[in-house]
Amino acid sequence: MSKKEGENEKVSLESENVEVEVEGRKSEVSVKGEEGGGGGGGGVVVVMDTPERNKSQIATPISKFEESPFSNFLNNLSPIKPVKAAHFPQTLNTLSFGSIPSVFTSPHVSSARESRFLRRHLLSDPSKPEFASDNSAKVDNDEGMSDAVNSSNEPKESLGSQNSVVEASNECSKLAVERTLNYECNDSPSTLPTGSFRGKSLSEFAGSSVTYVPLVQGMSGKGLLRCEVNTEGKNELDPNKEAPGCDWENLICDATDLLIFDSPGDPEAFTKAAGPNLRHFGFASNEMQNMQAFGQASTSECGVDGSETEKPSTQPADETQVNEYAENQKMKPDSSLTNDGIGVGQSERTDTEMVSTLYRGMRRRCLVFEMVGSRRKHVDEGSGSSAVQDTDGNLACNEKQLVPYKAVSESSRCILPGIGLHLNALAASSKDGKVVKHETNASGKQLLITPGSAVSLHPLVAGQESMSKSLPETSKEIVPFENSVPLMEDASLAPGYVNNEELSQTSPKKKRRRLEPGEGEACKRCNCKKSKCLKLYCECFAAGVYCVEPCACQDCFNKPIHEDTVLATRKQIESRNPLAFAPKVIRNADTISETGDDSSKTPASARHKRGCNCKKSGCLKKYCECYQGGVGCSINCRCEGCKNAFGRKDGSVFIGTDGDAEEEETDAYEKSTVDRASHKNLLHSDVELNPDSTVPATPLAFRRPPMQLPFSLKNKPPRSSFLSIGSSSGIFAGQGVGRPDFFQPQPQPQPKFEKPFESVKEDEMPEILQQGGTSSPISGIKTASPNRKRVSPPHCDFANSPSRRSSRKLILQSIPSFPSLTPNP
DNA sequence: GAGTTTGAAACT
DNA sequence: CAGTTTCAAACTC
Repeated sequence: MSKKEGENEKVSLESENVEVEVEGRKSEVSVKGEEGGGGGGGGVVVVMDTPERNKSQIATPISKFEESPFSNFLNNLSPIKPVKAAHFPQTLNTLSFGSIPSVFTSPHVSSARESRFLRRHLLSDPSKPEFASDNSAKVDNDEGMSDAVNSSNEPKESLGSQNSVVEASNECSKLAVERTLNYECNDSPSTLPTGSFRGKSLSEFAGSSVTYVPLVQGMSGKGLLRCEVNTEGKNELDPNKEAPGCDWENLICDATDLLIFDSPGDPEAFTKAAGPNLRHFGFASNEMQNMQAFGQASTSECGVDGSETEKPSTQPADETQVNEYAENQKMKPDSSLTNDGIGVGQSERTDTEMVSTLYRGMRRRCLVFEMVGSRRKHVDEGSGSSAVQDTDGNLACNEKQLVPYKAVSESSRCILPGIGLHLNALAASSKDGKVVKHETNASGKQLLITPGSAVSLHPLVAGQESMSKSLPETSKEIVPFENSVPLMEDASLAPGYVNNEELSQTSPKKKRRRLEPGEGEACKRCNCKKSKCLKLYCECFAAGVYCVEPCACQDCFNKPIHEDTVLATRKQIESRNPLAFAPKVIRNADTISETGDDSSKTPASARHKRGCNCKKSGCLKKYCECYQGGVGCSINCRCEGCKNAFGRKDGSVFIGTDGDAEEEETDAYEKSTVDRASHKNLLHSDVELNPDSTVPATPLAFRRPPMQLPFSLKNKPPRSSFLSIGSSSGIFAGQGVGRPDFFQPQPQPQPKFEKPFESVKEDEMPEILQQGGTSSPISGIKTASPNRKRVSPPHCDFANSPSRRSSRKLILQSIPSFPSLTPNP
């Protein structure tokens, strides 16, 4: 487009638009399949259009958000209120946001808050990342600005810049909008900027020299844009802004939150300020609702800000770069669309840009994703930079810059996104600043390293990261994790979305190998051809894991690069069926654990949440989800001729654990029995672990606490499915997840994972179910809709839902996050 | 590896 | 809510 030619701002705007569009495409693709329709047009107008488009698209999601109890919850949480909304509405809101914006009066504050919410939502509720992104984006920008101010030098200026960005000139607003959009798409607007800033700052600080800047800019075109915006915006905006002071504070706070979530970005700042805290944040963010983390997060934000503040200096250069960046961005989308390997064709710039863009998207939501993505990019692209970075962590000059930035951003991202628990860990690692050195690794490694603070998390993170990092470099960090295989597994499980890719890619072999041994399933890969891996048809997607190399999928969008899309799609699906990503099988153990009584009851058998619908398979083949999950059929099942070895619908529940198996126990059953023993052990261990893990997990779960874990276990535990410990499932996840690996590896027969668990032993289905109802969210679900496939519990708020609490102690732990959230504000 | 079967997921 | 279509895994050859 005219991006380059236009003014820097314009250019930046356009570039942003482009990105946005791209993102929009992504999101659209995932969600609606629509496309942003290139932002083409030149100038601001075009930008405006794009935002609108986004709005329309986003709007619905937002509305959903608002509608969703969860969103309400979030809104309630945020202390700040739409004071400023009015402004935004005019500029941004009208354009970008339909419902939500309106809610938030004050652009800054609102944005900030929104961003929080959004992010949180994103984390927690992948659904509607777009909204969040818009708002968040704004916020992020603001935050980024504010942050920069706070942390570093020129709070005022930064503030002004922020304000300027938001309110300021149309351009600014547009930019903000775009940014937001971008963010939405990317999720980590702030991160990007931060990344860019970081790069700058880092380069500067490090003395890496200005030269890096360009690269950095290239890396984070947005960041550049932001810088520009900031500079300009500052002048204009400051005055314009409504109440910078008040807002600022709010914003700052928000920003901090945002930052945390969005862009942990500066490793340095982060590490400095939040360092450990960040981790928490990350978790919190991940959890979505862990407001607790927020407090800490604020600190991190400062750090971030500092990084951002630095940016301005570099801005000038950035502009030129920006233009390139815009171009690159354009390219990016395509590349991103094409998927991982995409970037390759382009020059380093593109790669870097790609990465930056990707990071943006990824950062906020899932650090892990970002990490992975970056790594992937690097690797995939094979571009010198990437390759170099990956291998050594050392980068070519350019690469270095990028890498560090990226790494930082990534690390930060990871943290923020919280979504990917891994990220959290990463964040911690970021503290070290090591991140800078190791891009991909750094993030991952660092995270791993951080152990201390995020210990609980570590496991989860570690797992993924370790995998990803497994890189030689990280060896130190990784090693430990690896050593603690279980942990890793857990880690993998934890995140709502695990980076299969990372694992597989980065150190795919290690984990996978481990996993694989257990099962092919564990690391399953999908073969999707038409679903783009954005539907539940896709096992990876259903498991909340990114598709990895092994996947034979086509047109896969279930990759970190398309994080936004993935999240958006997830949200949509969740909106339809809150339990869509929840574990399909409810474990007895879980229930049991909860009730406490249960323990005695124990092992109730696990049951399939919705029950199967088999007609021809007799529930004796993997076609049957119950059978596949190693659980007996239950009342919920509508199967015909049920012969489920694990328990018949009839009531023959197969009770039994061990021998029970009753009749049909097919080979699988036997296997399962064997597994059971192992599972039991595992379970127990898990249980123990869980508590600890749970905390971390929660964050992971953030999205859906629901539980993917369990599920993931089944389906893809191997991959590392996230354990999502999250929330309620956390426990499950913990158990299942952690174990999953074990299980998975185990004999095939076992149904994906659960069976082994003990469900078999304990299958006492009915009881279990009952208990389960109490215990696990799922149970609740079951109760809700016994037979129906989709039972949607009241809401997505699994975490909030009492069921969780009831479900498991662990869950409770995870839950806290939510509570905290409320209070936070 | 290709083709068929199966049932969940998605759509109407 | 029910019926149909789509989809990808599971299974078979």
